Amino acid sequence: MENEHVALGLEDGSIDVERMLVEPEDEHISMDGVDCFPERIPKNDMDMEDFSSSFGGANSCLVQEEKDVPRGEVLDVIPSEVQVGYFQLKNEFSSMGEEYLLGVDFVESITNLDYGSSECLLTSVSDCPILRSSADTDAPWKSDQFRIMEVSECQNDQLNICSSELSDVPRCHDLETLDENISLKSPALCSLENIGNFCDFSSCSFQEVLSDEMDGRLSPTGDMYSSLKVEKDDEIWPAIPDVETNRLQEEDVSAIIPAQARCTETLPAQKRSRKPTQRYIDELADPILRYSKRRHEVSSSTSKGKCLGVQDNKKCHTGSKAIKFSAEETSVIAIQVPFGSIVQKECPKIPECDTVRGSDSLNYVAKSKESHVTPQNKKKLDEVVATIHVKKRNESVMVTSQKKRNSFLKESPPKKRIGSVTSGSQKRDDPLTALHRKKKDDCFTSEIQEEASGRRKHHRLWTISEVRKLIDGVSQFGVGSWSSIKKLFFPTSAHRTSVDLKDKWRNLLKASGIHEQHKRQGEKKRNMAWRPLPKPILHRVCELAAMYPYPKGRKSKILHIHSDSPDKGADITLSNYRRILRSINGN
DNA sequence: TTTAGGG
DNA sequence: CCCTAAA
Repeated sequence: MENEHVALGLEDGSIDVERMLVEPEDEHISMDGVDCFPERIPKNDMDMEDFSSSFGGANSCLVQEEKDVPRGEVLDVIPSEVQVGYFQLKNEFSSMGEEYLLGVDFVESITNLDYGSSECLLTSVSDCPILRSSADTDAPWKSDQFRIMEVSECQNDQLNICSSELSDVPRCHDLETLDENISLKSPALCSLENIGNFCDFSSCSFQEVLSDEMDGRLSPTGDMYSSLKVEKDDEIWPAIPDVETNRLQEEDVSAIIPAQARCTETLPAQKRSRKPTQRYIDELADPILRYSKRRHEVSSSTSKGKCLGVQDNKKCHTGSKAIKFSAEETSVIAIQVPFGSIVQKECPKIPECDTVRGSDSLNYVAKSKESHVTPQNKKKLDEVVATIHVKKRNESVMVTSQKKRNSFLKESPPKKRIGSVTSGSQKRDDPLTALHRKKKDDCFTSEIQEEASGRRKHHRLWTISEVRKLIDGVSQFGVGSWSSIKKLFFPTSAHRTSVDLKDKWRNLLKASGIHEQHKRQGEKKRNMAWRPLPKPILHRVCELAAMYPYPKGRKSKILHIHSDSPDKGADITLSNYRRILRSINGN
């Protein structure tokens, strides 16, 4: 179990890196990684295969193809490829070593934090005899890695030279260059980097690292209670690759210290390339880690402690949200799809995850197109995720249900009303529009601005002018032709869809008391009391309602008007009567 | 895609 | 205002 997780994390990390190197232009690296994630066999030697293939300049396809190749064959293949492409791959080697080790780093951090097998992993990673002595008991894959590394080392001394040459300043330069390239070519990596807010590695001394490792060994069960430790672990992992690289030369504890020292030199590049991945891996493989990290973030940012309850959830959520927004919103676009999906995947287990995920998802959503979240989705999400009670629509966006997240991942849900309405309303501007605009158009600009923000449509009070326009539209087109009314009378209102018109008309009918009229006159008037609608409008509604019985039987006869008019005959003004006639004639 | 209707 | 079924 432990090894499986380890292998998964390692595998995924190495795959991403590998693909990135081979296909720098591919911006969907992480996505691919996630997609193939279940299909991949969590085999430990696969990492070496990837490494070897990349090392030899092989195509990334080899990762898939060589999946089942026996380890021995792989080992045989490695040296030849290495020798063939040695001169060309000098830089690649350093980079690949670097990137390849990222997977190891992931393993290290993950296991160290979660599964208590950190000793083994650390040993494999840092190759520290002291640590390894306590960890050699298990983790067969680890030994495999060692074997492979040794083979490559023995069969190609040039590698040692290369690594040693690169280990210092030149190497640092190479790494930085590589990092630059990666950053430029694959935004995904950048996003990964920026997603996680990591501590400054430069502030981490080797002593701290060692002490941390010791701590990890002392508490093998993984310290999920100490968020501080998590931070420290983050600091540790950048140093690993150097150790690994240098391990080729000497397997001695003394070698580690210089390696660590050099680590500080290569710090900038390493920090950039790794931190994101760390976060990514954390999200991917370790709910617990995220949990602890989150707690740390929340506590540190809000200084408010823990949020256990649902209601508290919201508070903390907002608190962390504010912080994270400022911190992360400036960052590069994240690898949105995998990140979101991964995050959500883990949530059911840990209630507090929701808080965490909420803030993250918020950023995620904010950065991504708004179209990703449709009203329908939002609502469903609210329903499905019972643990989170977020009333505000905007916030509910952040919560993605488990049901939906898969589809959320693959497709950008169709935007329904907002999009169509926006396009439809903004394009037309006919005489009628001008006429009505001249009439009394209020808060149009503000409305449009709000719409442009892409925020969810909130409840928007109907203004009197809007109601009048609606009535005019109904009088002209009759009841039911909401789309026509919308086009002609609300062309500039991005909100107020045809459905809205229909709903409003329905409400107007209720307000006008058309149906209650024959029931009880007193009730109608009582309702009228709290209705802000002007009397004339209500009258017009009544008239139109009489003219066009609500949904069905539209265009009822004039006879009805006359029959109904006696009831309120006194209220019908001449203009109204003319208007009614006009509408009738129009139809 | 629009409309009717329930929530 | 949202959602969905039906046309």
